[in-house]
Amino acid sequence: MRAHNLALVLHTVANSADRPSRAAIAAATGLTRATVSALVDDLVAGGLLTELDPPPRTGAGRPAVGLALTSAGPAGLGLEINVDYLAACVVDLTGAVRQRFVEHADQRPAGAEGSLAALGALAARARLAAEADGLIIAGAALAVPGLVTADGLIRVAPNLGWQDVDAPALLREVPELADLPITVDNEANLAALGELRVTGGDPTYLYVSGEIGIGAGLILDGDLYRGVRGWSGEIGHLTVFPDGRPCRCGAHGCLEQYAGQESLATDEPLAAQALGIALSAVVNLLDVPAIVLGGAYAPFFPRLRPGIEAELHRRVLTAGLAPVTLRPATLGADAAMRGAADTVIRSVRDDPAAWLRRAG
Amino acid sequence: MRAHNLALVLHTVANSADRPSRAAIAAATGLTRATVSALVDDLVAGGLLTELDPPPRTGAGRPAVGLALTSAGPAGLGLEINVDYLAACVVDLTGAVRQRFVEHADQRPAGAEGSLAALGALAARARLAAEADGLIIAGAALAVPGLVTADGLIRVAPNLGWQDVDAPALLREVPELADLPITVDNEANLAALGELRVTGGDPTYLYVSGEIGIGAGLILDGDLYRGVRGWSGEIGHLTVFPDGRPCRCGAHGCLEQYAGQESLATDEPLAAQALGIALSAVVNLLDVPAIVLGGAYAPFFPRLRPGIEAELHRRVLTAGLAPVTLRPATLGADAAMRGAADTVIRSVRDDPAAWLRRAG
DNA sequence: CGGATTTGTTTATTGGTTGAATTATTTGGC
DNA sequence: GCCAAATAATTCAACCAATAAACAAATCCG
Repeated sequence: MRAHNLALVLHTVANSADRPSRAAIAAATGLTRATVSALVDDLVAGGLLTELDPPPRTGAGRPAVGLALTSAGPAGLGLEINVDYLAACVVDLTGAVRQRFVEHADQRPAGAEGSLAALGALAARARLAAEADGLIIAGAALAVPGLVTADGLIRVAPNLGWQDVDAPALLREVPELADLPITVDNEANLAALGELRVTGGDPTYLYVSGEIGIGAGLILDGDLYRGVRGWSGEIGHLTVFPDGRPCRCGAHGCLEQYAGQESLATDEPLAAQALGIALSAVVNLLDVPAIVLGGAYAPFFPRLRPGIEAELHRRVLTAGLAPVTLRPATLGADAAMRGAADTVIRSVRDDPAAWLRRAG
Repeated sequence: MRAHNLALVLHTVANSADRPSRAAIAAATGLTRATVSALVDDLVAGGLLTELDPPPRTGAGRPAVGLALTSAGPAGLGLEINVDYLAACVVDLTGAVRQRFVEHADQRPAGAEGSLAALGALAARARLAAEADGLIIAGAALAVPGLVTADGLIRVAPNLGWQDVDAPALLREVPELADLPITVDNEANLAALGELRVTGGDPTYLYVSGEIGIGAGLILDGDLYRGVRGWSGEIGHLTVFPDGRPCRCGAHGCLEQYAGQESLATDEPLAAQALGIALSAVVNLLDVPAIVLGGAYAPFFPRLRPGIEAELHRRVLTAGLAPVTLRPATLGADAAMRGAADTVIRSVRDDPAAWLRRAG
C-alpha cells in the first residue's frame, strides 16, 4: 500500500506541469497532507524528488515549497542497434537527455557479437559520463529491429541477419555494464513509447515506423501493448492487395511492398493508399483515435496525409462519428533510443519503493 | 487494501476447480491464514461465499471446510436485443444460468420504444422469477447489434434501424427495473466475454461473430478491450479486396461482403479466404494466440478451418515461430446474453467490498 | 488411547493512514 | 508597526488491517 501511494505521489508530481506543493499533491490524490508529507520526505531522502527554493507564489499564507523530479537521481540508459548505426543515451527522471552517443557504421558485416561489443563500449562511455554528472544508472534497455521474446532473446532480426541472439548476456560481458538489469524490445515498440513522453494529449495511439521494414507500436492508455508473445505491431505484413507483389516473408501484397522506404520515394500515392488501407484496418479493429507517423514517414508527412486520410474517411466505419487524428512524429531518429531509456525511467517511477530499498 | 484482498480471495475461490479451504486460499494468495479467515468470514456474512458441509477429505489433520461461490447471492441480469429476437437471462455468481427467456419476433417494425418495452417486460419476469429463487439482481447489461457509447447510448444499430437510443432510460421505465444499474454494450463484445467463462485456457483471443454483419470482441488477458470510444472490433469493415464489392458502409471490399451470412452459404471458399486475410491482419497487429469463431461461423467451422488456416500460415509473419489456435465458439446463440450477465457478475467479483457495503 | 497433523481462531505487534491540533510563514488591514 | 486571517507543513494520538506466533479443534495413524 505504501508502495502504491509512493508511486501515486511520484506520478502526480511527474504529470503536473508546475511544481506542486505537498498540499497540492494531497488535494490531487485524495490522500491526507500528513500522509503526503511522510511519503514526500521518503522520496526526497531517496533522491527521487527535490524541493525547489523558489516556489510558485500565490496569495496569502505560508508559501508552499515546490516539488519536482530530481535531475541528479536515477537515470535510464537507452541503447539502439540498427542496420546502419549504434546509439546510446542517458535520460534522467525528468525526461531530459543527459548523454547522447551515436556511431554511424553498417552493422551487417560485424555480426551480433561484434555489434554488441561496439555498442557495449558506447554504453560504457555513456554510463561513465552520466555518473560523473551525478546520475545513477538504474538499468538499460535495448531497441532492435526484430522479434524479441519476453526474456530478451532476439529471435530474428531480418535486416541485420541475426537469429537467436542473447543480447543482454553479450552486453553484460562489458565490465562497466555487468551489474545492470538489461531489457530488449522491438524498435518500433520503443519508438512508440518514446513519442509518448512528447505527446501532450491522448495517450492512446498507433505509432507507425517506416524504415526498411515497417513496424508499429501500439500505445493503449499510456501503456505499450506488446502482445502475448511480444510480437505485436507487425503492420508491415498486413495484406493490402491479396494478390499483389510478393514479399520476402513469403506472402503476397504486404504493406511493406507498397509503403516501404523505397516505394515511398518512387510511388508516393500508392504508398499513401496502401498505408490508408492498413491504418483503416487498425482503426476499425481497435478504435484508436490517433496515428503517429514516424521514421522515414515523418518527412513525407505533408505529402502522404491527403492520400491516407481519404482512405481512412472511406474505410473507417466510425469516421463520421469521430475523427482519427493523423500526425507526424516529433522525435526523429532518436525515438527508439529515447523510448528505451524511458522504459527504465518508467520502471523506477512505477515502483519507487523498489528504488528506495535499493538506494537505502 | 482490504477491498483489494477481498477481491483476491474471491477470485481465488472462483478460479479454483475444487472447493478450497481457508488454508488453501492462504497458500495460494500468500496471505496469512488469519487474514484469509477474517476476509472469508466477511464474504460469507455478505452472501458471496458459502461453506460446504462435505469438505474434500485428505490425509490426517483437522478436516478443512470447503468454500465456494454462493448460488443464492447476487446475480446478473443479461439482456439481448437483436433483429429477430429478444432475450433475458439470469446468471448467478457461479456462472450458472438460473433463468432464461427468449421471444422470437422481428424487432424492426416495433421500433426502439416498442422493442425495449417488450424486452423490459421479459426482463421483469426474469427478475421476479430469480428473486423468488433467492437471488438478488445486482444489475443488468444489454447486448445490442450496434455502436454504443461509454455511457450507454446506442449511436447507431444499422440492422435494427435505430439511432441515438437511450436504452437504459427506456428500460428503467418498467417499474420492476427502475432501481437497477443498466449498462449497454455491443453484441460481439459481450459474446466474446461470454465465451471467456467457458474458455478454460488462454484468456487472450479474438472472438469473431458472424451474423448479418460481422463483429468481433477482443479479449486481452481476460479483459475486454473496448477501444477509446467503445467502438473496437468492427472487423466486418476491414478491407480484404481494396477494389472489390461495394459495401453498404460506402467503402469497397469489406470483409462483410465476402464472409457475411449470405456469402457464407453461397461461396464458402471465398468466405474462408477473406476471413483468413482479415484474421492474419489481426494476428500480425496484435499477436493474439487464439481466434474463436462464433455466431453463424460456428456450425461452418470444420469447412472454414482449412481455408482460414492456409491464409494464416501464409500471411502471419510469426506463423513459423508460434501457432495460432483456431476454434469454434461453444456457447451458440446465447453467448451475448450470457456475456452481458457476466459483466454484472464480474463487477461484483471485482469489487466485493462495494457489494458488502450495499448488502450491509 | 495418545501422538502427529492439519485447520481455523485468538492475541499481541507492527506498518501505515487518518484527523485534529500545532507550528510556521506570509499577506493585508487598522 | 502590530494583529488577524490565511495557507503550508509537521506532530501526535487513534484506528484499521495484515502479520506472526501461540492455541484450540478435529481427524488419522499406530
